[in-house]
Amino acid sequence: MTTARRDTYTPQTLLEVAVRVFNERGYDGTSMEHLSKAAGISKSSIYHHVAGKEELLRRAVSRALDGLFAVLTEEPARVGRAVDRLEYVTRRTVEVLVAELPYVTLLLRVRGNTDTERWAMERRRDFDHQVAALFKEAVADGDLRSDVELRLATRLLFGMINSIVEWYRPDVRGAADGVEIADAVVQFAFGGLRTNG
Amino acid sequence: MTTARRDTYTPQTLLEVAVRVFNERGYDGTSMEHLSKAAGISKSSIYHHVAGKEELLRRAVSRALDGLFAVLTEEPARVGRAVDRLEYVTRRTVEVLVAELPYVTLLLRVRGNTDTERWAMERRRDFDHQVAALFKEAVADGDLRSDVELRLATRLLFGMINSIVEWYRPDVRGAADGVEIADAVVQFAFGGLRTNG
DNA sequence: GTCTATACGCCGATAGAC
DNA sequence: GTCTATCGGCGTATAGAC
Repeated sequence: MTTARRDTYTPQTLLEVAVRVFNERGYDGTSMEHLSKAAGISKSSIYHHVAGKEELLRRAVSRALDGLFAVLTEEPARVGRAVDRLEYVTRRTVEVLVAELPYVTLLLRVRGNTDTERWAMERRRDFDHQVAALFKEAVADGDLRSDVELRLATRLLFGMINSIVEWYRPDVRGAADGVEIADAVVQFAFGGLRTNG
Repeated sequence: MTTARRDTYTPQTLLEVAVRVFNERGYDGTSMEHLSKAAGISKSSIYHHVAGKEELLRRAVSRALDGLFAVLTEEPARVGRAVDRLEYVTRRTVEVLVAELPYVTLLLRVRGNTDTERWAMERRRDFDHQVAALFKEAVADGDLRSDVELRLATRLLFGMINSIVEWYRPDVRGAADGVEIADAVVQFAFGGLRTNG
């Protein structure tokens, strides 16, 4: 758990340590003492950099949300056939998730016990709704099967994407990178598992 | 948060209350005081029924694990073509997840901070490995596409299934039941989202 | 920017009365 | 089977020296 400490910390470098511990132990399961040990400085020194534990959470989930929302503003997410835009957003969401793994992991695990957590959940729901709208358009275009109920399919797609944080570990030798994972997700989600379509 | 209290509690009826609160607040975010308020009895009365907070967790995740492992012993999970067995296990896993929703939800969220949590994670991994073996067989039979890497596809399938606990609420009017959700999962996973196979 | 020392409350758990 | 009262510890956070 203890880490070789740095000469000095900044809010950002401290955040990296904190997010790692939050993800290992859960936010509620992490005490300032845990963070102190992991950073190699005393509890009170942490308060020199941030106002408290909840500010670390807020900084972390903000970073995750900024990354996700940025995808929706990218050009291929805004123009073209809905099914293609959906496929693009699916792919890029996976890539952002992998690139910002610890931050997105934390975002996906907040339970709503504090104001910060409730705010994060609300922004996340907003993101989901925007992608769900895209999904609906693609079904209306006749490009996605309509025998699976719309909301259900949207949720299963997100469930598949979000579950990546539960097992993806970039440090494992030979691990796939974000683009490879994104390819697999798109093939699975849009093409299905079975051979011969 | 407070509930109309019962005349007397048993470990099982107390467990129902506790699991609900654990899922709302997270296990680490739930204090004995929270449980006491939710059950409508004092903290010390809880200790009359169970040894402590961790026993409640152990009882809950045990129930979830028993339900999941039972699927693997059912006849259609043991005989026949691997792809059909996999589809059956997929369907039944979803049904068990929905039938035992609060218990499975809790199981899927444990982080490994206590002995009980680590034990639960180990048994869950064992279940996953048994399904992964089935997946491998089906690919070897040529019934599942092999361009998506085996472990990756297994994880995405589980991710999709397990994500159901994040949104499924049986109390919502007109909500799908376990069989309908299972149908959708099987169609999505094996057939994909896109039209024309 | 970091430390030691400490405030003060909530934590899980227990004692013992009814 | 439930209660009130309480224990010892750990929680977040602060004061003030270096």
